[in-house]
Amino acid sequence: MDKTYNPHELEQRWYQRWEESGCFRPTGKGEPYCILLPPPNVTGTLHMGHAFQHTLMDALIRYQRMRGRDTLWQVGVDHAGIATEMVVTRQIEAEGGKRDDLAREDFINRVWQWKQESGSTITRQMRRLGASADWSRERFTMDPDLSEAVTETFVRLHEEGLIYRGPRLVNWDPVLQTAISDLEVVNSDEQGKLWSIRYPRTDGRGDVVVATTRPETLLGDVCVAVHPEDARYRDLVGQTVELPLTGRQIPVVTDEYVDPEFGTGCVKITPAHDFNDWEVGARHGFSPINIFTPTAAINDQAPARYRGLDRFAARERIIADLKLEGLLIEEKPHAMVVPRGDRSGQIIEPYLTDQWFVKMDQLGRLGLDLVESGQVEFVPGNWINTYRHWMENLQDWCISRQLWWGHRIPAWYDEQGKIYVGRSEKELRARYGLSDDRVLRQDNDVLETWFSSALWAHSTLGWPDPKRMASEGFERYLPSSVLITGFDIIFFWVARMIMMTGHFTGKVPFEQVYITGLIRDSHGQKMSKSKGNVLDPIDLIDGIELEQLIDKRTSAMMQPHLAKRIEKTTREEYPNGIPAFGADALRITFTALAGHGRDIKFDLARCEGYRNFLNKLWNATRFTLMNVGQERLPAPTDSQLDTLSRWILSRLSRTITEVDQALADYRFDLATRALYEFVWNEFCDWYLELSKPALYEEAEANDPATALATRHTLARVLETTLRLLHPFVPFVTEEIWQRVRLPAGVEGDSISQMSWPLAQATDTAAEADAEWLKTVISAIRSARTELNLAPGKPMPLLIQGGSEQDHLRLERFGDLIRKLARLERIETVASDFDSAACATALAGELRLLIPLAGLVDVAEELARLNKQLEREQKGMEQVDKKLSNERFVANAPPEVVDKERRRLEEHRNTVSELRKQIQRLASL
RNA sequence: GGGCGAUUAGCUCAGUUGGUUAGAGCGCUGUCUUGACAUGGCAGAGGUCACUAGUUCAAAUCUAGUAUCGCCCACCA
Repeated sequence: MDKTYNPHELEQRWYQRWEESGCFRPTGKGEPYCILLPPPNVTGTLHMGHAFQHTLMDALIRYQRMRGRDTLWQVGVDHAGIATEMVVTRQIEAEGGKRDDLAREDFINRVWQWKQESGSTITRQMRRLGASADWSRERFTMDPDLSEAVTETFVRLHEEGLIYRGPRLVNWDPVLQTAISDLEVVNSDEQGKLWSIRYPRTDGRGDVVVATTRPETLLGDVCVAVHPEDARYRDLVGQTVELPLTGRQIPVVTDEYVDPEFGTGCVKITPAHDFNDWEVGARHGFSPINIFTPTAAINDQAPARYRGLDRFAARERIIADLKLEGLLIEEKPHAMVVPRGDRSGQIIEPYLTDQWFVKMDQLGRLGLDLVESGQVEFVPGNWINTYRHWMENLQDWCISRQLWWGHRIPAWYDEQGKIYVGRSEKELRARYGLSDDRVLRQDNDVLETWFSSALWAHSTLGWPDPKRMASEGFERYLPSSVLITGFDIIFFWVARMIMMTGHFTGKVPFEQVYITGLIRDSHGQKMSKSKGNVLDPIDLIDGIELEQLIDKRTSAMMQPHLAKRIEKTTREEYPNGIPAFGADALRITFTALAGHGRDIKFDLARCEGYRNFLNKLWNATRFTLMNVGQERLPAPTDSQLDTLSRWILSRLSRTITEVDQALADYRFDLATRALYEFVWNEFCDWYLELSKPALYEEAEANDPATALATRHTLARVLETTLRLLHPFVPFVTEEIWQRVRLPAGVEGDSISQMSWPLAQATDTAAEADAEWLKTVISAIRSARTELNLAPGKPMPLLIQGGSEQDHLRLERFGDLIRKLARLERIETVASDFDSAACATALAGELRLLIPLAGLVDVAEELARLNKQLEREQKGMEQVDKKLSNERFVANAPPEVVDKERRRLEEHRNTVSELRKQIQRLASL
């Protein structure tokens, strides 16, 4: 084995072998365990959030597979309507073409072609990370069978009256020219302006003043509203005012919606371009006046002077005209909320169009019930509040998009505009008796992407086709066990899956939802291209040179002027680029950081620390192999095991229990920590060191049984530990395990197919012995360092006092203490021995004396002892205070009081010992 | 405006139902190339647990309030 752990080569080697062996497929035996991958966008590349979530999913899948569960990790990719259409459109434009020059069918062919070439980036990257998914069952949301599920869903919902089409005000993206759902609108706080405009009264008795942030919409005003109780405007109600620039007269109405405190208390009402105004207009029976074209230019409803101007130009001209007519009273800065499309970043217009909607009242109630009743459980539990709040305030879901790429809506129109919905044109002609000479035209729109991903849980298991459902294991794998995802798609996806799977199958899609935090940079900033702080998980695995990293971060920027600053900070933060940590180090860093309910600041130093940990494991293996050889060792019986071996096996068992518990609670951080501490602080720091003396030649000659037991235990503990670590760091554990399995006496082809270790009974006697030994050795080492005694210099140790058990232990472990604390010899001295010329360390009642023989100055030793004394006294006082409180003694449980009493006793002893020694020393 | 969360060592975080002297990693200090590992060993320094009041024999932990910082949701022109 190499002296240093080198992830690159070994990681390349193992994935392919695993995948080819088919060991990631469900076995069909044992209790099913299933995880659904939230299908990433086909346009996507693996980002830190994916890598994090995939690591958690893979750790669970591998863990449960080892425990004998029948695991299915259902993976797949989403067709991502808008995102994909944008990518391919950009590609066409880069070639000098235009999307609109292509026929719909040709464009769709281009998309499929693009998918063929570039659509598998992310699944390739998942393999690099070690994701043990069943790729033979990988699905794409536009696959024929999933598309069939989509059509079936649409048709059935329509038949049930849960889907309808109608003219409604929707969120319209004038650049992409499609409707989007409420969820796809992000409200951004921006600095705008508020204009006050005068509307003259037609009766000539002055005018009213309205305030608006969108003066161009005035062209579509239908009335002015005031609050019914507003005394100022009582004489105005029922009158009309003149709408500037239009020559129209509009009435004044009263409506509760108006806040008399805001502005002048008069509101212009534009039902076609504002969601509130729509409601107000409807209450008062006004028809909305739409003034925009689909690209948000002024249409023919407006006076000729403004027609054809886009929304921003129209605003400027209207302001100018109002000024000219003396109707503009005031213009002032105004903080406002601007709706923008989450994909395009463009300002969204409320716009009146015909769209398809899913009714949400019934489905929403179902979705809420399934969670409230505990059939779906959120982890951490408080996410239920977020979910509940949203489910209780659901709006109907706008599912149609004016795009080409996606599932085309299964609705056809005849020449009269009558709508027919059906699974296909053929089915529908048969059903409605429409002869072939009747012309039917299919709806041009497609369904939004989330409509198909909402079906992911059951459509990937063959629904609605009974034959496929049987062969794919619909009954067996639904509901899935746990969904691991970020809070950002609780509404987009989690809620909709619960509703759809619940409605169509009567089952829940998953039993638990584990909501992860967001991966941020080491300063807590969200990672984003414009901030230039994005880390690519693949770069952490493979490493990247500084110049390449800068290039990556500053190329293809939306705002090129930021490039310079990004380059500067990148140079400062990564002067040597990023080293190759390997997939395993990245994975275990993620699991170590995965606490509950908190965002994660990703710090490269952590990743480096875990890379070092794997190096430690690697070298512990080298040590083990050097000492146990390559041959299968005979297993000692329990009675042949030495104390230290029993100790480390006991600690190992405790570690197994801890990891099991942590994973049951989704505490990946605690599981990782338990393993880290066991491997480093117990196995490497102590067991390996303590095993060395037993393996020395002369020791082996004296005590061959212990040497053999030690060898076997080394191999056994290491092999078991590798299995415990495997779900977290699959590659390196496989590599090492292949070398360790033989001496450990284990049969199997791959660690990924081995069973999960079971915790054995613990051995508290052995644990107590080992703790005693560690305390004694540490006390001697500490004294030696504090006295500046050369670590290599052999010195004698004198033992004074101590219990019978101390002396029994000294007898048993004397050699070990001598070797590990680098002592020349250990000698017991009588209780009246004058220890004045010695440094003292205490281990319980046992006094450990190091003869100074003029080596150290007395003042230094005095200072050291005084420091200890101070610490002890402080502790003693605290305990004493507690115990002298009558109410504590009376009220606290007896075992707690006893414990405190014992502590007090110990403190007293130590304090008196220290005092004595200080006195002796001072008298010198 | 409503909701959720955070505040513990220089930095990043643990701290399970209240009960040893509040822990770890990174960083820092000293020291050691001892036959697994310098991506290391050994030893150490470092904290009024944001603040205030309360409950309790006992509070980092429970309650109320205050402050600061995040995030989500919401129709104020």
